[in-house]
Amino acid sequence: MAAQQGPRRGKRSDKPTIADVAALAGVSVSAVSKVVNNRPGISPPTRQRVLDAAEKLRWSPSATAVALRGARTRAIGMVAGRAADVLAADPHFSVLISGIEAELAPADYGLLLHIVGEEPSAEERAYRRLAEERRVDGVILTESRIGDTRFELLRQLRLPAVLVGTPWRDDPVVSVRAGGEQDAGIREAVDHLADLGHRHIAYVSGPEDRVHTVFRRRVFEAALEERGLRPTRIVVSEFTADAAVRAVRQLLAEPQRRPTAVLFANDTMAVAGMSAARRLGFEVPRDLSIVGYDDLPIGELVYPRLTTIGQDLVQLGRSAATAMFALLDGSPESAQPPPVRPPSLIPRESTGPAGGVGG
Amino acid sequence: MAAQQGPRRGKRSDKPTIADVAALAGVSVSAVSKVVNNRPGISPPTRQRVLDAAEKLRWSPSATAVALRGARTRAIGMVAGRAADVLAADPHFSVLISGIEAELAPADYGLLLHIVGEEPSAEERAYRRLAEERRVDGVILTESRIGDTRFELLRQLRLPAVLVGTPWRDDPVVSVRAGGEQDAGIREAVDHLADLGHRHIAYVSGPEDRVHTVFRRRVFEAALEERGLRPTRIVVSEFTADAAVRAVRQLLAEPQRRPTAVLFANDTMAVAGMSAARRLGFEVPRDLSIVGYDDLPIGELVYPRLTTIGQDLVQLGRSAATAMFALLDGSPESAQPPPVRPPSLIPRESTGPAGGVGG
DNA sequence: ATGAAAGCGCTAACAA
DNA sequence: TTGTTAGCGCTTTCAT
Repeated sequence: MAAQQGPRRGKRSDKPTIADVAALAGVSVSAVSKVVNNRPGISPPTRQRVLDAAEKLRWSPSATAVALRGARTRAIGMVAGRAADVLAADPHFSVLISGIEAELAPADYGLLLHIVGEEPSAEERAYRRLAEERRVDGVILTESRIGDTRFELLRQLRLPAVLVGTPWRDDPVVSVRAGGEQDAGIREAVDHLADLGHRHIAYVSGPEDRVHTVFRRRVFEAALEERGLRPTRIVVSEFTADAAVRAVRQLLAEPQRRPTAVLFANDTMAVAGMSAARRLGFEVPRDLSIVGYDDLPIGELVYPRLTTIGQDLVQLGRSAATAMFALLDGSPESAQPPPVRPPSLIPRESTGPAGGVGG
Repeated sequence: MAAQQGPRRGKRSDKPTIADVAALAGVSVSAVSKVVNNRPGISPPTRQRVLDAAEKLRWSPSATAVALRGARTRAIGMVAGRAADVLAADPHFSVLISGIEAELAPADYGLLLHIVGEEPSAEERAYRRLAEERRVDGVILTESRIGDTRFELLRQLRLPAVLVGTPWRDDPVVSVRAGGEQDAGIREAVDHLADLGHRHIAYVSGPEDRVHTVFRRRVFEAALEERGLRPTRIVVSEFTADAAVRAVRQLLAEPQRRPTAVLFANDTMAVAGMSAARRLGFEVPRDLSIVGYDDLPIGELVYPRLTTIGQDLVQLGRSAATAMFALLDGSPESAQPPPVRPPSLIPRESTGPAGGVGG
């Protein structure tokens, strides 16, 4: 009742504010504030009246006002330093984001996405703005690079950061990654192939400026050597389908040193590689076995279904978000999250016994 | 100079504020504000001093403060009402987002993403919070539904909205869509198949609560009839790979009324359907021709490459962002953006002459 | 051309 | 237990 004379400037029916709620509930604004923030010192009846008033007015605290006041922004940032089309082609990001969102949404946090080009300067600018403009409480990063400068930048900017993946050297950053045997997946894949009789196994790696790229290649080499096999061909290229196609052409060109199995650095490349092989007249898995990495949905869509090394990207995303929350709560000790299930081989249809025409 | 006694509360080296810049430049805060907002009434020398000071302090206006003051949030919202994993499997969204970001980024706008579950209530809640908390200046929607309630909600919330796609009935909403012949793609596809001798063409549609789903099916039927063919089988299902597989099984089950070509409502289903057919022993395109819709990157990755109906999703995203800007600038007349190139057939390898074993 | 001051909606000291 | 009030960093009249 007793709506004050004219309801604030000009337009009526403007968004309600904390003052409106306070007025309707017949209490002070600080009482309302205490209620919505679960602060002590409010009697149950008062509390209820405030809640009712807020409900009736469909009011919830203005995120910007809260943020300005110094509290949380309730938003986490993510900067993708890749060309937009590359990103669209590789669902890796989407899956990760799904996981992150799964944690953010219930906490009523939003994900502020910035897709900037490949140039590092654009990336840096994006982080700077995120920090300077105080748009987010923290950022989640992926794909740490060798000699990564982002963490240093973020520390300067005092922007809490969580990395999905393995940090470079001892970059003092909170990171979430697969637990225990991070190399388990690749080892299993190599064992799987070796057990199937493959002796010529190739690995198509991605650009070696990434920490995980190098790590995976090394694990591959080590695993092969342990089985007494020599790493047959390592083709380093880019993370694109085209690169995968070129790599396969090259691998299959010379009959005498042709591999009977190929491991790819990710599923997109593996699928592209598989198609390329078939276009060249090789049957999969009869003439060539193919293994991917990531276990993206696409692997189950294609024919034959892609054998791949699965890492739980969704869970990785969730953990990253959880870690971020811990970090923001000022408990960096507990921020290092429990490890995620290690990557493991998911045998499907694209691998089979060695001994086709390519043998 | 003459930094005031202690530089504000506690910690020094806190983020600089407009006051710091003003002090360093030896002017008032309002002068600084005018400069950064390109307001008139500032002499060139003063202007320069302010710019220099801001530069030196690495200051840029706090987004939250600006937003609170009533100006722009510089963020656009997007709510995905789908299960996170579905979303990850269908890159449709990612591609669209690429396009949107391509426009937002240069304007220094961010994209605030919310992935909520399938339940409509969660979706509504997300929009409400976006509006009530004033987190974004507007939202971009996709996939208008028949009887869509979102636009009414958004109007209530006074949240500017732009739809990518065809609105339901005359939902008074700004929308971006393909120009001219929106049915061009499907007609071309039907012509293409008919010219190849196909007489039994099936269409695997998605859930018919979507506006575009129904539209596409109708165009398909009309196009077939114009060629004197009867729409052979319409299987309505969900937008998932599994559904596509089931549909294909069903279509290929009865030899006497088996189609020789199938059009799918999207590329993901088409790829899944193609695999299913091949698993059942049908060669593509020898025994069965397949056509997708969207022209997602996956279509070029698989073997055989997918013939599909391409719509420029990236451009659609860009246009949506552009339209949003116009809307926010208060020029709704100019908000309706120029139409995007109409969808058109992209013939690749998954279609061929009718007359395989299935004929 | 420039500056002082009043808020935007909220939280947290501090009073009562 | 409750209310008063001073800002958070910025924009914008309104004076000067």
